[in-house]
Amino acid sequence: MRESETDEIRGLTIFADMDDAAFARLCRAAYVQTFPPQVELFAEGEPSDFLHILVAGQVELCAHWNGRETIMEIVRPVSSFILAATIRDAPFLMSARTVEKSRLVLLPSQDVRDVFDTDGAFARALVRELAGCYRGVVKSSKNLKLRSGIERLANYLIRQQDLAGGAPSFVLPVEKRKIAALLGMTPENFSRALRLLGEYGVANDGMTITIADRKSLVRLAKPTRMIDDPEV
Amino acid sequence: MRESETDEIRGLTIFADMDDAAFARLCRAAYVQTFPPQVELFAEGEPSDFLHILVAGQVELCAHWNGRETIMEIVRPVSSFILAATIRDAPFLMSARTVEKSRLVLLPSQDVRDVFDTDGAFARALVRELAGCYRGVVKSSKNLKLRSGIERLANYLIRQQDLAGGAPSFVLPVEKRKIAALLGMTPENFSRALRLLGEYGVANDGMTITIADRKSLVRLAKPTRMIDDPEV
DNA sequence: GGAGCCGCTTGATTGATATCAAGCTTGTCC
DNA sequence: GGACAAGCTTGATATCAATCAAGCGGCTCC
Repeated sequence: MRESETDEIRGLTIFADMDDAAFARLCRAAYVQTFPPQVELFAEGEPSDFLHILVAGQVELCAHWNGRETIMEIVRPVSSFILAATIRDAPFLMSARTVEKSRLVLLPSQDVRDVFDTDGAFARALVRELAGCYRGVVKSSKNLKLRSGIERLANYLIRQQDLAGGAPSFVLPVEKRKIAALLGMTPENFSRALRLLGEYGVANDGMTITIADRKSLVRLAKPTRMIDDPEV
Repeated sequence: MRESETDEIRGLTIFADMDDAAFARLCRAAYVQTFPPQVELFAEGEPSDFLHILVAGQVELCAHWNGRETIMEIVRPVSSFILAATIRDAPFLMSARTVEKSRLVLLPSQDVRDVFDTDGAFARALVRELAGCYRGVVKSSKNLKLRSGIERLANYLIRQQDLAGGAPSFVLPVEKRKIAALLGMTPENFSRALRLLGEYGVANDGMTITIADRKSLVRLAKPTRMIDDPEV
Protein backbone atom coordinates (compact mmCIF):
# COMPACT_ATOMS: atom_id res chain seq x y z
CA MET A 1 0.00 0.00 0.00
CA ARG A 2 1.38 3.39 -1.00
CA GLU A 3 1.71 6.38 1.27
CA SER A 4 -0.97 8.28 -0.60
CA GLU A 5 -3.31 5.41 0.20
CA THR A 6 -2.42 5.05 3.84
CA ASP A 7 -3.16 8.74 4.20
CA GLU A 8 -6.71 8.12 3.09
CA ILE A 9 -7.45 5.92 6.05
CA ARG A 10 -5.14 7.45 8.65
CA GLY A 11 -7.80 10.03 9.46
CA LEU A 12 -10.31 7.40 10.65
CA THR A 13 -11.03 7.75 14.35
CA ILE A 14 -9.93 4.19 15.03
CA PHE A 15 -6.40 5.08 13.88
CA ALA A 16 -6.28 8.65 15.17
CA ASP A 17 -4.45 8.14 18.48
CA MET A 18 -2.21 5.22 17.61
CA ASP A 19 1.50 5.85 17.03
CA ASP A 20 3.04 5.71 13.59
CA ALA A 21 4.93 2.48 14.22
CA ALA A 22 1.77 0.58 15.12
CA PHE A 23 -0.08 2.07 12.16
CA ALA A 24 2.77 1.10 9.86
CA ARG A 25 2.61 -2.44 11.18
CA LEU A 26 -1.09 -2.54 10.39
CA CYS A 27 -0.48 -1.33 6.85
CA ARG A 28 2.47 -3.63 6.17
CA ALA A 29 0.46 -6.47 4.71
CA ALA A 30 -2.54 -4.37 3.78
CA TYR A 31 -3.58 -3.93 0.21
CA VAL A 32 -5.86 -1.79 -1.83
CA GLN A 33 -8.28 -3.10 -4.37
CA THR A 34 -10.87 -1.61 -6.68
CA PHE A 35 -14.02 -3.57 -7.42
CA PRO A 36 -16.65 -3.13 -10.12
CA PRO A 37 -20.32 -2.68 -9.19
CA GLN A 38 -22.42 -5.63 -8.02
CA VAL A 39 -19.47 -7.70 -6.85
CA GLU A 40 -19.79 -9.83 -3.75
CA LEU A 41 -16.89 -9.05 -1.43
CA PHE A 42 -17.67 -11.79 1.04
CA ALA A 43 -20.59 -13.90 2.18
CA GLU A 44 -22.30 -14.47 5.47
CA GLY A 45 -20.69 -17.38 7.33
CA GLU A 46 -17.23 -17.01 5.82
CA PRO A 47 -14.22 -16.46 8.10
CA SER A 48 -13.37 -12.79 8.53
CA ASP A 49 -9.84 -12.69 7.16
CA PHE A 50 -9.70 -8.96 6.51
CA LEU A 51 -10.91 -5.81 8.13
CA HIS A 52 -12.52 -3.85 5.30
CA ILE A 53 -12.28 -0.11 4.87
CA LEU A 54 -14.30 1.57 2.17
CA VAL A 55 -12.31 4.44 0.65
CA ALA A 56 -14.50 5.27 -2.32
CA GLY A 57 -17.79 4.00 -3.72
CA GLN A 58 -20.62 2.31 -1.86
CA VAL A 59 -21.09 -1.12 -0.29
CA GLU A 60 -24.24 -2.83 0.98
CA LEU A 61 -24.28 -5.26 3.86
CA CYS A 62 -27.06 -7.78 3.53
CA ALA A 63 -28.34 -10.87 5.28
CA HIS A 64 -30.13 -14.00 4.17
CA TRP A 65 -32.38 -16.62 5.64
CA ASN A 66 -34.57 -19.27 4.10
CA GLY A 67 -34.42 -17.76 0.64
CA ARG A 68 -35.20 -14.23 1.85
CA GLU A 69 -32.77 -11.34 1.69
CA THR A 70 -32.60 -8.00 3.42
CA ILE A 71 -30.19 -5.09 3.51
CA MET A 72 -28.80 -4.32 6.94
CA GLU A 73 -26.67 -1.30 6.17
CA ILE A 74 -25.27 0.76 3.34
CA VAL A 75 -21.66 1.78 3.93
CA ARG A 76 -20.33 5.07 2.64
CA PRO A 77 -16.72 6.22 2.57
CA VAL A 78 -14.55 6.55 4.50
CA SER A 79 -15.45 3.90 7.03
CA SER A 80 -14.48 0.49 8.24
CA PHE A 81 -16.94 -2.37 8.36
CA ILE A 82 -17.24 -5.83 9.93
CA LEU A 83 -14.90 -4.76 12.72
CA ALA A 84 -16.67 -6.95 15.27
CA ALA A 85 -16.13 -10.12 13.27
CA THR A 86 -12.44 -9.27 12.87
CA ILE A 87 -11.99 -8.69 16.59
CA ARG A 88 -13.71 -11.89 17.64
CA ASP A 89 -12.19 -13.92 14.83
CA ALA A 90 -15.73 -15.01 14.05
CA PRO A 91 -17.58 -15.62 10.78
CA PHE A 92 -19.29 -12.71 9.02
CA LEU A 93 -22.92 -12.24 10.03
CA MET A 94 -23.59 -10.32 6.83
CA SER A 95 -22.63 -10.49 3.18
CA ALA A 96 -21.08 -7.50 1.43
CA ARG A 97 -21.64 -6.40 -2.15
CA THR A 98 -20.47 -3.33 -4.00
CA VAL A 99 -23.29 -1.04 -5.07
CA GLU A 100 -21.07 0.95 -7.41
CA LYS A 101 -17.42 0.85 -8.39
CA SER A 102 -15.60 0.88 -5.05
CA ARG A 103 -12.10 1.07 -3.67
CA LEU A 104 -11.30 -0.80 -0.49
CA VAL A 105 -8.38 -1.16 1.86
CA LEU A 106 -8.05 -4.66 3.29
CA LEU A 107 -6.18 -5.12 6.55
CA PRO A 108 -5.42 -8.72 7.54
CA SER A 109 -7.59 -9.49 10.58
CA GLN A 110 -4.72 -11.23 12.32
CA ASP A 111 -2.65 -8.04 12.12
CA VAL A 112 -5.53 -6.01 13.51
CA ARG A 113 -5.83 -8.39 16.45
CA ASP A 114 -2.05 -8.39 17.01
CA VAL A 115 -1.79 -4.62 17.06
CA PHE A 116 -4.86 -4.36 19.21
CA ASP A 117 -3.20 -6.74 21.71
CA THR A 118 -0.10 -4.59 22.02
CA ASP A 119 -1.22 -1.04 21.37
CA GLY A 120 -3.42 0.37 24.13
CA ALA A 121 -4.38 3.49 22.21
CA PHE A 122 -5.69 1.36 19.35
CA ALA A 123 -7.64 -0.84 21.76
CA ARG A 124 -9.22 2.21 23.35
CA ALA A 125 -10.15 3.63 19.96
CA LEU A 126 -11.75 0.33 19.03
CA VAL A 127 -13.79 0.32 22.22
CA ARG A 128 -15.21 3.72 21.34
CA GLU A 129 -15.83 2.68 17.76
CA LEU A 130 -17.58 -0.56 18.65
CA ALA A 131 -19.67 1.17 21.31
CA GLY A 132 -20.80 3.55 18.55
CA CYS A 133 -21.56 0.67 16.18
CA TYR A 134 -23.54 -1.09 18.89
CA ARG A 135 -25.62 1.99 19.55
CA GLY A 136 -26.20 2.39 15.83
CA VAL A 137 -27.72 -1.07 15.54
CA VAL A 138 -29.81 -0.56 18.66
CA LYS A 139 -31.24 2.62 17.14
CA SER A 140 -31.96 0.83 13.90
CA SER A 141 -33.68 -1.95 15.82
CA LYS A 142 -35.84 0.57 17.71
CA ASN A 143 -36.69 2.14 14.37
CA LEU A 144 -37.88 -1.24 13.06
CA LYS A 145 -39.86 -2.28 16.12
CA LEU A 146 -41.52 0.99 17.04
CA ARG A 147 -42.37 2.54 13.68
CA SER A 148 -44.53 1.64 10.70
CA GLY A 149 -43.16 1.57 7.17
CA ILE A 150 -44.28 5.06 6.26
CA GLU A 151 -42.88 6.46 9.51
CA ARG A 152 -39.51 4.87 8.81
CA LEU A 153 -39.53 6.29 5.32
CA ALA A 154 -40.45 9.78 6.56
CA ASN A 155 -37.57 9.72 9.03
CA TYR A 156 -35.21 8.37 6.40
CA LEU A 157 -36.05 11.26 4.07
CA ILE A 158 -35.52 13.83 6.83
CA ARG A 159 -32.15 12.32 7.59
CA GLN A 160 -31.16 12.29 3.93
CA GLN A 161 -32.14 15.91 3.57
CA ASP A 162 -29.87 16.80 6.49
CA LEU A 163 -27.01 14.78 4.99
CA ALA A 164 -27.48 16.60 1.69
CA GLY A 165 -27.04 19.93 3.44
CA GLY A 166 -30.68 20.76 4.12
CA ALA A 167 -31.71 21.89 0.64
CA PRO A 168 -35.38 21.16 -0.26
CA SER A 169 -34.31 18.89 -3.13
CA PHE A 170 -31.81 16.08 -2.95
CA VAL A 171 -30.97 12.86 -4.73
CA LEU A 172 -31.39 9.44 -3.13
CA PRO A 173 -28.01 7.77 -2.59
CA VAL A 174 -29.05 4.33 -3.91
CA GLU A 175 -31.80 2.57 -5.82
CA LYS A 176 -35.23 2.78 -4.22
CA ARG A 177 -35.51 -0.98 -3.94
CA LYS A 178 -32.39 -1.00 -1.80
CA ILE A 179 -33.70 1.74 0.45
CA ALA A 180 -36.91 -0.25 0.73
CA ALA A 181 -35.00 -3.34 1.86
CA LEU A 182 -32.97 -1.26 4.30
CA LEU A 183 -36.20 0.09 5.80
CA GLY A 184 -37.72 -3.38 5.97
CA MET A 185 -40.35 -2.97 3.28
CA THR A 186 -41.05 -4.21 -0.24
CA PRO A 187 -40.35 -2.02 -3.29
CA GLU A 188 -44.11 -1.88 -3.94
CA ASN A 189 -44.93 -0.61 -0.48
CA PHE A 190 -42.04 1.81 -0.59
CA SER A 191 -43.51 3.30 -3.74
CA ARG A 192 -46.97 3.54 -2.22
CA ALA A 193 -45.64 5.05 1.00
CA LEU A 194 -43.72 7.64 -0.96
CA ARG A 195 -46.88 8.61 -2.75
CA LEU A 196 -48.77 8.88 0.52
CA LEU A 197 -46.08 11.29 1.70
CA GLY A 198 -47.30 13.64 -1.02
CA GLU A 199 -49.91 14.65 1.57
CA TYR A 200 -47.03 15.92 3.66
CA GLY A 201 -45.34 17.93 0.97
CA VAL A 202 -42.96 15.30 -0.40
CA ALA A 203 -42.53 15.23 -4.18
CA ASN A 204 -40.71 12.55 -6.05
CA ASP A 205 -39.22 12.67 -9.52
CA GLY A 206 -37.08 9.67 -10.30
CA MET A 207 -34.27 9.65 -7.76
CA THR A 208 -34.85 13.27 -6.75
CA ILE A 209 -36.91 14.02 -3.67
CA THR A 210 -38.25 17.47 -2.88
CA ILE A 211 -39.53 18.29 0.57
CA ALA A 212 -41.79 21.31 0.22
CA ASP A 213 -43.11 21.36 3.78
CA ARG A 214 -40.55 19.95 6.16
CA LYS A 215 -42.55 20.92 9.25
CA SER A 216 -45.47 18.85 8.09
CA LEU A 217 -43.21 15.89 7.37
CA VAL A 218 -41.58 16.23 10.78
CA ARG A 219 -45.00 16.22 12.43
CA LEU A 220 -45.59 12.81 10.90
CA ALA A 221 -42.07 11.43 11.32
CA LYS A 222 -41.54 12.58 14.91
CA PRO A 223 -37.78 12.12 14.77
CA THR A 224 -36.02 11.71 18.09
CA ARG A 225 -32.37 11.86 19.04
CA MET A 226 -32.67 8.47 20.71
CA ILE A 227 -33.32 6.86 17.32
CA ASP A 228 -32.34 9.25 14.57
CA ASP A 229 -29.27 11.14 15.74
CA PRO A 230 -26.09 9.30 14.71
CA GLU A 231 -24.05 11.47 17.05
CA VAL A 232 -25.78 10.41 20.25
CA MET B 1 -18.93 -3.01 48.39
CA ARG B 2 -17.83 -6.07 50.39
CA GLU B 3 -15.39 -8.68 49.25
CA SER B 4 -18.08 -11.32 48.96
CA GLU B 5 -19.83 -9.03 46.54
CA THR B 6 -16.82 -8.12 44.44
CA ASP B 7 -16.25 -11.85 44.01
CA GLU B 8 -19.63 -12.17 42.35
CA ILE B 9 -18.65 -9.92 39.48
CA ARG B 10 -14.91 -10.64 39.31
CA GLY B 11 -15.64 -13.66 37.15
CA LEU B 12 -17.17 -11.60 34.35
CA THR B 13 -15.10 -11.78 31.19
CA ILE B 14 -14.69 -8.00 31.12
CA PHE B 15 -12.80 -8.16 34.42
CA ALA B 16 -11.01 -11.46 33.90
CA ASP B 17 -7.63 -10.24 32.69
CA MET B 18 -7.31 -6.97 34.56
CA ASP B 19 -5.00 -6.76 37.55
CA ASP B 20 -6.28 -6.58 41.12
CA ALA B 21 -5.28 -2.95 41.62
CA ALA B 22 -7.31 -1.77 38.65
CA PHE B 23 -10.24 -3.92 39.70
CA ALA B 24 -10.04 -2.51 43.22
CA ARG B 25 -10.10 0.99 41.81
CA LEU B 26 -13.24 0.16 39.87
CA CYS B 27 -14.92 -1.20 42.97
CA ARG B 28 -13.86 1.65 45.24
CA ALA B 29 -16.91 3.79 44.69
CA ALA B 30 -19.14 0.98 43.54
CA TYR B 31 -22.17 -0.04 45.46
CA VAL B 32 -24.65 -2.83 45.60
CA GLN B 33 -28.36 -2.33 45.71
CA THR B 34 -31.40 -4.58 45.76
CA PHE B 35 -34.55 -3.47 43.98
CA PRO B 36 -38.12 -4.78 44.23
CA PRO B 37 -39.94 -5.97 41.08
CA GLN B 38 -41.28 -3.49 38.53
CA VAL B 39 -38.93 -0.68 39.50
CA GLU B 40 -37.54 1.60 36.82
CA LEU B 41 -33.77 1.71 37.19
CA PHE B 42 -33.24 4.40 34.58
CA ALA B 43 -34.99 5.89 31.59
CA GLU B 44 -34.09 6.34 27.95
CA GLY B 45 -32.38 9.69 27.43
CA GLU B 46 -30.91 10.00 30.92
CA PRO B 47 -27.14 10.37 31.34
CA SER B 48 -25.41 7.04 31.94
CA ASP B 49 -23.85 7.63 35.35
CA PHE B 50 -23.32 3.99 36.25
CA LEU B 51 -22.35 0.81 34.53
CA HIS B 52 -24.94 -1.71 35.70
CA ILE B 53 -24.20 -5.31 36.51
CA LEU B 54 -27.05 -7.66 37.28
CA VAL B 55 -26.03 -10.12 40.00
CA ALA B 56 -29.40 -11.70 40.76
CA GLY B 57 -32.93 -11.37 39.42
CA GLN B 58 -34.03 -10.19 35.99
CA VAL B 59 -34.07 -6.84 34.22
CA GLU B 60 -35.80 -5.79 31.01
CA LEU B 61 -34.43 -3.17 28.65
CA CYS B 62 -37.19 -1.40 26.77
CA ALA B 63 -37.58 1.44 24.33
CA HIS B 64 -40.33 3.96 23.65
CA TRP B 65 -41.49 6.12 20.80
CA ASN B 66 -44.67 8.05 20.20
CA GLY B 67 -46.57 6.30 22.96
CA ARG B 68 -45.48 2.83 21.87
CA GLU B 69 -43.24 0.55 23.90
CA THR B 70 -41.18 -2.50 23.07
CA ILE B 71 -38.76 -4.75 24.91
CA MET B 72 -35.29 -4.86 23.41
CA GLU B 73 -33.64 -7.37 25.71
CA ILE B 74 -34.11 -9.29 28.91
CA VAL B 75 -30.96 -9.40 31.01
CA ARG B 76 -30.15 -12.39 33.17
CA PRO B 77 -27.41 -12.69 35.78
CA VAL B 78 -24.50 -12.34 35.87
CA SER B 79 -24.03 -9.74 33.18
CA SER B 80 -23.32 -6.09 32.64
CA PHE B 81 -25.61 -3.89 30.62
CA ILE B 82 -25.55 -0.47 28.95
CA LEU B 83 -21.77 -0.70 28.60
CA ALA B 84 -21.78 1.25 25.33
CA ALA B 85 -23.51 4.28 26.87
CA THR B 86 -20.99 4.25 29.73
CA ILE B 87 -18.04 4.13 27.38
CA ARG B 88 -19.27 6.93 25.16
CA ASP B 89 -20.58 9.01 28.06
CA ALA B 90 -23.82 9.16 26.11
CA PRO B 91 -27.47 9.02 27.19
CA PHE B 92 -29.19 5.66 27.57
CA LEU B 93 -30.92 4.45 24.42
CA MET B 94 -33.12 2.14 26.48
CA SER B 95 -34.97 2.21 29.77
CA ALA B 96 -34.38 -0.50 32.38
CA ARG B 97 -36.94 -2.02 34.70
CA THR B 98 -36.66 -4.89 37.15
CA VAL B 99 -38.84 -7.85 36.21
CA GLU B 100 -38.42 -9.49 39.61
CA LYS B 101 -36.54 -8.64 42.80
CA SER B 102 -33.02 -7.94 41.59
CA ARG B 103 -29.61 -7.21 42.97
CA LEU B 104 -27.31 -4.91 41.03
CA VAL B 105 -23.75 -3.67 41.27
CA LEU B 106 -23.38 -0.08 40.13
CA LEU B 107 -19.96 1.11 38.98
CA PRO B 108 -19.60 4.86 38.42
CA SER B 109 -19.23 5.38 34.68
CA GLN B 110 -16.44 7.89 35.18
CA ASP B 111 -14.39 5.26 37.03
CA VAL B 112 -15.00 2.76 34.26
CA ARG B 113 -13.76 5.25 31.69
CA ASP B 114 -10.74 6.19 33.85
CA VAL B 115 -9.66 2.60 34.34
CA PHE B 116 -10.30 1.83 30.70
CA ASP B 117 -8.00 4.75 29.79
CA THR B 118 -5.11 3.43 31.88
CA ASP B 119 -5.54 -0.35 31.90
CA GLY B 120 -4.86 -1.95 28.52
CA ALA B 121 -6.11 -5.37 29.56
CA PHE B 122 -9.46 -3.89 30.56
CA ALA B 123 -9.69 -1.97 27.29
CA ARG B 124 -9.02 -5.16 25.34
CA ALA B 125 -11.63 -7.07 27.31
CA LEU B 126 -14.15 -4.31 26.60
CA VAL B 127 -13.42 -4.50 22.89
CA ARG B 128 -14.21 -8.19 22.88
CA GLU B 129 -17.32 -7.67 24.99
CA LEU B 130 -18.67 -4.85 22.84
CA ALA B 131 -17.95 -6.75 19.65
CA GLY B 132 -20.04 -9.56 21.10
CA CYS B 133 -22.85 -7.17 22.05
CA TYR B 134 -22.81 -5.68 18.57
CA ARG B 135 -23.10 -9.07 16.96
CA GLY B 136 -25.92 -9.93 19.33
CA VAL B 137 -27.99 -6.95 18.17
CA VAL B 138 -27.20 -7.67 14.52
CA LYS B 139 -28.50 -11.21 14.95
CA SER B 140 -31.61 -9.93 16.66
CA SER B 141 -32.14 -7.46 13.84
CA LYS B 142 -31.81 -10.22 11.23
CA ASN B 143 -34.32 -12.25 13.22
CA LEU B 144 -36.79 -9.37 13.06
CA LYS B 145 -36.34 -8.54 9.40
CA LEU B 146 -36.13 -12.01 7.91
CA ARG B 147 -38.65 -14.01 9.93
CA SER B 148 -42.38 -13.89 10.55
CA GLY B 149 -43.83 -13.83 14.05
CA ILE B 150 -44.42 -17.56 14.29
CA GLU B 151 -40.93 -18.30 12.98
CA ARG B 152 -39.41 -16.04 15.63
CA LEU B 153 -41.45 -17.75 18.30
CA ALA B 154 -40.46 -21.22 17.10
CA ASN B 155 -36.78 -20.29 17.23
CA TYR B 156 -37.23 -18.67 20.62
CA LEU B 157 -38.72 -21.88 22.02
CA ILE B 158 -35.91 -23.99 20.61
CA ARG B 159 -33.38 -21.68 22.19
CA GLN B 160 -35.17 -21.75 25.54
CA GLN B 161 -35.27 -25.53 25.47
CA ASP B 162 -31.51 -25.60 24.97
CA LEU B 163 -30.99 -23.11 27.79
CA ALA B 164 -33.12 -25.29 30.04
CA GLY B 165 -30.86 -28.27 29.38
CA GLY B 166 -32.75 -29.85 26.51
CA ALA B 167 -35.58 -31.50 28.46
CA PRO B 168 -38.91 -31.70 26.59
CA SER B 169 -40.63 -29.52 29.19
CA PHE B 170 -39.41 -26.20 30.48
CA VAL B 171 -40.77 -23.05 32.06
CA LEU B 172 -40.76 -19.69 30.29
CA PRO B 173 -38.42 -17.24 32.02
CA VAL B 174 -40.83 -14.28 31.96
CA GLU B 175 -44.45 -13.39 31.34
CA LYS B 176 -45.72 -14.24 27.89
CA ARG B 177 -46.59 -10.62 27.13
CA LYS B 178 -42.96 -9.69 27.69
CA ILE B 179 -41.73 -12.44 25.40
CA ALA B 180 -44.24 -11.23 22.84
CA ALA B 181 -42.85 -7.68 23.02
CA LEU B 182 -39.31 -9.02 22.80
CA LEU B 183 -40.24 -10.93 19.64
CA GLY B 184 -42.00 -7.89 18.17
CA MET B 185 -45.54 -9.16 18.40
CA THR B 186 -48.70 -8.44 20.38
CA PRO B 187 -49.79 -10.69 23.28
CA GLU B 188 -52.82 -11.76 21.22
CA ASN B 189 -50.75 -12.84 18.25
CA PHE B 190 -48.25 -14.52 20.53
CA SER B 191 -51.06 -16.60 21.97
CA ARG B 192 -52.40 -17.51 18.55
CA ALA B 193 -48.94 -18.35 17.23
CA LEU B 194 -48.34 -20.60 20.21
CA ARG B 195 -51.54 -22.43 19.47
CA LEU B 196 -50.58 -22.84 15.82
CA LEU B 197 -47.34 -24.44 16.98
CA GLY B 198 -49.48 -27.23 18.38
CA GLU B 199 -49.35 -28.58 14.81
CA TYR B 200 -45.62 -28.97 15.33
CA GLY B 201 -45.79 -30.75 18.65
CA VAL B 202 -45.65 -27.79 21.00
CA ALA B 203 -47.92 -27.97 24.05
CA ASN B 204 -48.53 -25.12 26.42
CA ASP B 205 -49.82 -25.23 29.98
CA GLY B 206 -49.52 -21.88 31.72
CA MET B 207 -45.85 -20.99 31.76
CA THR B 208 -44.76 -24.53 30.94
CA ILE B 209 -43.93 -25.44 27.37
CA THR B 210 -43.54 -29.02 26.20
CA ILE B 211 -41.91 -29.80 22.89
CA ALA B 212 -43.04 -33.28 21.90
CA ASP B 213 -41.54 -33.33 18.41
CA ARG B 214 -38.46 -31.17 18.27
CA LYS B 215 -37.56 -32.26 14.75
CA SER B 216 -40.86 -31.05 13.42
CA LEU B 217 -40.44 -27.72 15.20
CA VAL B 218 -36.92 -27.35 13.84
CA ARG B 219 -38.20 -27.99 10.32
CA LEU B 220 -40.42 -24.96 10.72
CA ALA B 221 -38.00 -22.77 12.65
CA LYS B 222 -34.93 -23.43 10.50
CA PRO B 223 -32.50 -22.15 13.12
CA THR B 224 -29.11 -21.02 11.85
CA ARG B 225 -25.90 -20.26 13.64
CA MET B 226 -25.75 -16.88 11.91
CA ILE B 227 -28.87 -15.78 13.81
CA ASP B 228 -29.49 -18.12 16.70
CA ASP B 229 -26.13 -19.15 18.08
CA PRO B 230 -25.04 -16.72 20.82
CA GLU B 231 -21.51 -18.15 20.71
CA VAL B 232 -20.82 -17.22 17.11
C1' DG C 1 -64.84 -18.21 50.80
C1' DG C 2 -65.68 -14.54 47.70
C1' DA C 3 -64.55 -10.19 45.28
C1' DG C 4 -61.60 -8.24 42.36
C1' DC C 5 -57.54 -7.94 39.60
C1' DC C 6 -54.46 -9.39 36.09
C1' DG C 7 -52.75 -11.96 32.56
C1' DC C 8 -54.01 -15.09 29.07
C1' DT C 9 -56.96 -16.69 25.40
C1' DT C 10 -60.34 -16.41 21.78
C1' DG C 11 -63.19 -14.46 18.20
C1' DA C 12 -64.42 -10.67 15.17
C1' DT C 13 -62.82 -6.95 12.77
C1' DT C 14 -59.80 -3.57 10.96
C1' DG C 15 -55.57 -2.19 9.20
C1' DA C 16 -50.95 -2.95 7.37
C1' DT C 17 -47.93 -5.31 4.56
C1' DA C 18 -46.71 -8.81 1.02
C1' DT C 19 -47.60 -10.92 -3.23
C1' DC C 20 -49.12 -11.27 -7.94
C1' DA C 21 -49.71 -9.23 -12.27
C1' DA C 22 -49.67 -5.68 -15.41
C1' DG C 23 -48.20 -1.45 -17.30
C1' DC C 24 -45.08 2.54 -17.42
C1' DT C 25 -40.69 5.01 -17.80
C1' DT C 26 -36.02 5.35 -18.64
C1' DG C 27 -31.85 4.27 -20.46
C1' DT C 28 -28.92 1.12 -23.25
C1' DC C 29 -27.48 -1.28 -27.13
C1' DC C 30 -27.75 -2.74 -31.74
C1' DG D 1 -34.82 4.73 -34.34
C1' DG D 2 -36.47 0.64 -32.24
C1' DA D 3 -36.12 -3.32 -29.31
C1' DC D 4 -35.04 -4.67 -25.03
C1' DA D 5 -34.07 -4.80 -20.09
C1' DA D 6 -34.49 -3.04 -15.57
C1' DG D 7 -36.46 -0.44 -12.24
C1' DC D 8 -40.44 1.85 -10.79
C1' DT D 9 -45.39 2.36 -10.21
C1' DT D 10 -50.12 0.92 -9.85
C1' DG D 11 -54.07 -1.95 -8.97
C1' DA D 12 -56.09 -6.24 -7.27
C1' DT D 13 -55.72 -9.63 -4.06
C1' DA D 14 -54.03 -12.49 -0.27
C1' DT D 15 -51.73 -12.89 3.97
C1' DC D 16 -50.19 -11.34 8.22
C1' DA D 17 -50.47 -8.59 12.27
C1' DA D 18 -52.91 -5.10 15.33
C1' DT D 19 -56.92 -3.71 17.57
C1' DC D 20 -61.30 -4.17 19.85
C1' DA D 21 -64.13 -6.74 22.83
C1' DA D 22 -65.35 -10.45 25.68
C1' DG D 23 -64.67 -14.20 28.50
C1' DC D 24 -61.74 -17.45 31.14
C1' DG D 25 -58.76 -18.86 34.91
C1' DG D 26 -55.64 -18.28 38.49
C1' DC D 27 -54.11 -15.46 42.14
C1' DT D 28 -54.25 -12.25 46.01
C1' DC D 29 -56.31 -10.01 49.66
C1' DC D 30 -59.79 -9.05 52.66
